[in-house]
Amino acid sequence: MRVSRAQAEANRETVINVASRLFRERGFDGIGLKDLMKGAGLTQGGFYKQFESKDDLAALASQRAMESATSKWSSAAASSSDPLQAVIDLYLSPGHRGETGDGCPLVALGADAARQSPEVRKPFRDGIKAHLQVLEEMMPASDDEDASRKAMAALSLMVGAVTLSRILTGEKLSDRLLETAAAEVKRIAGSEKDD
Amino acid sequence: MRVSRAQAEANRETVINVASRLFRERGFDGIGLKDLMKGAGLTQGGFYKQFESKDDLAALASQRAMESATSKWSSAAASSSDPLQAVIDLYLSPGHRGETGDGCPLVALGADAARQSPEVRKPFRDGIKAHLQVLEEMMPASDDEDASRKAMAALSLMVGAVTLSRILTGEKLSDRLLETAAAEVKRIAGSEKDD
DNA sequence: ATTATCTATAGATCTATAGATAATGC
DNA sequence: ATTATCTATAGATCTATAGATAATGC
Repeated sequence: MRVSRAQAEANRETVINVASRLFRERGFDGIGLKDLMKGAGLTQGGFYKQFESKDDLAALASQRAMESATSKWSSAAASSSDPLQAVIDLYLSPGHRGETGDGCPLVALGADAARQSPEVRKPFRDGIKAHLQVLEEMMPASDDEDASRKAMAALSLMVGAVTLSRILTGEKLSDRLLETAAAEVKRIAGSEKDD
Repeated sequence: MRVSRAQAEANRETVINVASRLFRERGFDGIGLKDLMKGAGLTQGGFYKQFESKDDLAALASQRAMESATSKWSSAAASSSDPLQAVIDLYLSPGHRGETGDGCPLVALGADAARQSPEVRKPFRDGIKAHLQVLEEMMPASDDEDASRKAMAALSLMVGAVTLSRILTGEKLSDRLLETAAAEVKRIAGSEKDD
């Protein structure tokens, strides 16, 4: 029954990865510890030797999900001559709308996150800041304040558009929201400062 | 124990109103039937004579919440000489960020809504369309297509900004997101068509 | 000897149902 | 007689804990 320390550590990582997917698919309250552990090929009883509580796992899984999301943006941007367009293509797409479990946690768990403990909210807060930094770097801007403004507007628009788009999945309006948001993010990027 | 039909109907309405608040505050999975009924001054046992299931109540409560939100926008717009500014002041404010239970259901339950049954999603879908119509009517635009585009961008931006702002409650960035979104919605309203 | 994971279970809570109660409404 | 609400409960599920098991690691 006992496994090596390396295997135990690998199991812990698997549980966090599985949780990061299943929480996004079903919400923090939508999946129990039994099914989370089962998803990692383990039983429920071992849970508390690896994690302090369900809340502890929620925090770790949220951190993993946010870091994965940030690095997706970074690598999409790094491998394109038009970084902003690459992020737009990735994020404001029917593909992203459909992949709840592997998509942006701010969309999959945005409303839930606001109701969670400080421990769970922290990775979301850090993740928002990381996303803003990535966006700032790809925004043509006259100064830091201008880049910051554009990044905040673009992130809000993108998160809101995919959230609404996901509620409307299957309707024509769902696609139109994504397309409109894509055009509007580009407009924001190119906009002049006016304050 | 039995009450008059009028009282029974009033009780039913109270349960729906209480649910529309408590679901927004805690999520659909975050509150049980016992506490929902208790919030209306009743016991759990009477629930199934009034509603088919928890999902049924979730659909009715979501509809009530969305209709209340739409009518708030309409009346704010109607009582101001600058309707768009009135809606912005109402929506992109620290007050709205703080009142989860009485605020916009798209923010309080946006991520949850996407995971619900078709019956629960319907009022959200209808509510999104109603919000877009209210916005379209207050957008200065060259034609219907232009007004539609502006409304979609503005709604996505507003929902996203308050969602992120709520996760960041207590931080300076939380206020800045709201302020930036307010400025950007006005920019969108005044933007020229370019397609 | 230590420990990662297992089976088993406690105690709370969840949705839903059954039948009792007491007031309404014909 | 009908029925709105009540108490009580079934059966499932939830988080968390206890102690057994068997393989690792000293």
